[in-house]
Amino acid sequence: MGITKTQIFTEQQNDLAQLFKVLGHPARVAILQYISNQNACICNDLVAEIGLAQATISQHLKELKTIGLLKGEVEGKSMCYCIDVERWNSIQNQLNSFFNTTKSNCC
Amino acid sequence: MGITKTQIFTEQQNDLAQLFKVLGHPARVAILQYISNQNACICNDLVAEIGLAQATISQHLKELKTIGLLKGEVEGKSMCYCIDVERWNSIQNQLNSFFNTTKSNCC
DNA sequence: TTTTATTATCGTAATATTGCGATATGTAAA
DNA sequence: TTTACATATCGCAATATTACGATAATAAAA
Repeated sequence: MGITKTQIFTEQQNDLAQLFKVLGHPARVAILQYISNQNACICNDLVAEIGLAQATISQHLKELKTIGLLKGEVEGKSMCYCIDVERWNSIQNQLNSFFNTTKSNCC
Repeated sequence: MGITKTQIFTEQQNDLAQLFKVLGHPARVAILQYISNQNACICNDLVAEIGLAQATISQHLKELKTIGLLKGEVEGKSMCYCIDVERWNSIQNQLNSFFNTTKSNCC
């Protein structure tokens, strides 16, 4: 085993978990924070800034792209990776909706 | 390799990623939602409700406990797992603070 | 066109996670 | 104390993730 049984959960649960999962790595948190501080980004900067190999950074960037958090544009020789602010806000709303709905006054 | 290099990130980044990570599994999302709907909980109910083995549910509950989201009390023969609302709110604030801080007006 | 610089992808090793059966532990009832 | 039930832990197999070197792909500059 070892495979997550996605088929027994709702699409909403799988989606939400996927968002959390992508954000659940310190390198990806750091990447988002760094891009945010720069108001723009080139991958090579990240390699210098964060202490991971270029291939690794590229892999993390790819995962952030899969949930639409980052969009990349070619800018000359390099890439300009940016936060998709609309998607960012939409994800924040989705998480808050989960937090607000799932709250109990318990035993 | 394969080990996350936590030592190259800040404590804040590691903490935040850890929270996201624990929430990043559909079973744990489902558990939280179910407990919330019941306003109380007994693990055995979860085994019936969610389609995972008792050992697996127990493991997921343990992870939710490690970040303080759940607290469990012995109740007769069984356990009463509940959401720690204070911790819940504190985590929600932490995540929102990340989302609000890390936002850019990009290229 | 060749060179140089930047990012993406491939392949692989190390480690982590998921899931479960078996079994241990704890608790209440008989 | 024995029995029955609920939950936790152990050990393992399957799969996923993380990280990186090597190399491919892309694009500007020489």
